[in-house]
Amino acid sequence: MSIYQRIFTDVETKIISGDWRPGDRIPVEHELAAEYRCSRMTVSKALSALAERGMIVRRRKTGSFVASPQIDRTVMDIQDISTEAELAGHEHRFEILARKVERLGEAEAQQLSEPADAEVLRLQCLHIVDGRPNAIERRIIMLDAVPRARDESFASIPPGKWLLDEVPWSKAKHIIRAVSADTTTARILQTERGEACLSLIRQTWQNGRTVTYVEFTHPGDRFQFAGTFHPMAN
Amino acid sequence: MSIYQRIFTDVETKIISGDWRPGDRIPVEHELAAEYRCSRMTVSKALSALAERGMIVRRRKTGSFVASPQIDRTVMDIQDISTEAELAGHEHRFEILARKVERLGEAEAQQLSEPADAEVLRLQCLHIVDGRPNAIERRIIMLDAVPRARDESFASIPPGKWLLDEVPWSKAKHIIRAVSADTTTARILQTERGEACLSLIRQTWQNGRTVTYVEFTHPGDRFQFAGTFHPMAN
DNA sequence: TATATCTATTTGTATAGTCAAAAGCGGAGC
DNA sequence: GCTCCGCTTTTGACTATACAAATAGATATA
Repeated sequence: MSIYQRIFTDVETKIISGDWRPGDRIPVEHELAAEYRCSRMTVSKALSALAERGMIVRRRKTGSFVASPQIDRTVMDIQDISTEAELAGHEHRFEILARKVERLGEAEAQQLSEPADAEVLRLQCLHIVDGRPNAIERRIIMLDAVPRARDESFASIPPGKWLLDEVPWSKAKHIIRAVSADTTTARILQTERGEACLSLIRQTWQNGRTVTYVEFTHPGDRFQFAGTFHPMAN
Repeated sequence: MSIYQRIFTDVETKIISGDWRPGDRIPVEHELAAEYRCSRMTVSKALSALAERGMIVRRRKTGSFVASPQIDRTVMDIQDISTEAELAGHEHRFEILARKVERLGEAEAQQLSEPADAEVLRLQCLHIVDGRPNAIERRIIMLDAVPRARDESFASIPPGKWLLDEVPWSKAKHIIRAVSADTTTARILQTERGEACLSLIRQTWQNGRTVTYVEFTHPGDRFQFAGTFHPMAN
């Protein structure tokens, strides 16, 4: 493994593991060069690559800092709903419909590849944009990965946003599907039973452990994902 | 603009414009270094960045080549269906349901931001995976951007694949929605009227001109988009 | 013929430096 | 107080060079 790659992955690991948090200053180039016994060019290459990936921000004279989690880097990088809603200039609020601490069932445990007796916080939450139901959020938070969730009521901060603060960087897997609204879903979303809904499932890991598993169900007539792509990205 | 950036964008432009096509060999580093009157390091940096973006492939001794259009770089980078199907080991075939040359209507022209009288090839196509209908493809190909489409029957090659050969690199905008199947759609997809369907709309440009606009409608119970993300990507 | 070896080419990584641009900081002068 | 000037730190871009690794193609050998 090259020095450049070692620096890259070391810094990346520190950020993803939460060791270095958004806003933290990371050592300046000559310090890392001394630490890794290499030239400044090599460090510079690693940090520039991290900057290009959006993990750090670099500023002359002041240094390099861990970036805030990326918003909207790709379409799939769908952020917490309230952030999205605010960005677009809409009024967003949410209601906690259910909140309980329990242990994972056998079927779910298998689905998440987590032990069956793992303690989790199960949340159900309704998001309302401009006065209309916009999404049901069904979420599982692994309490051994995020113990502080046990004492959080989520009365004033949506779970997605709260988790973004707690666990800013992570690895995620997404699935997008179209599903028909069942009776309960239709009632909550104030739509028809059988209405086409867009379902986004996201499982998030940190250090190989599941942090959270969430399914957003959006009424098909009120929501879509969109994005522009370009080979060059950015 | 730095030399590094100039090389990067110059090469990128040549690829996206179709000047250099997939498989083409691009000048070796010392040639570009001579052309741009810079050191090989600078060229190397630019080409490495392009390689990281997946636009070129670099091999020692043999040189650097324009890559094949990226498959599966992000979830949104959903490729031509037959390619996807083959990759997953499924049997794929397709039928052309309709094919006609006409001029864009007022409403559509506005939607595509193209002149209302533009000549287009309108296609409707059914994709069948493992014997079951998997998607309806409704496509518009701009004939002034891709004149050769006029003489192509698409009997043996699906339009998406054909376009990928014609116009390998492009800029694209995607929209994902959930929609209910209307009567026609349901009949073609052999599903129920009202069934939740996943709709993927993609508009593709090259050199600022629309190349194609396509909507894929998948039965919700037979299709999903999935992908893993990671701050580092790759 | 088949296989092993050599050679030339091209990319990959790294060094040790230079100069420049950005920007925070402190002090001089008003 | 405020503004301007210069100093310093840090990143950014670049050079010229070196050597290593991969490998296609030619050559030599069994």
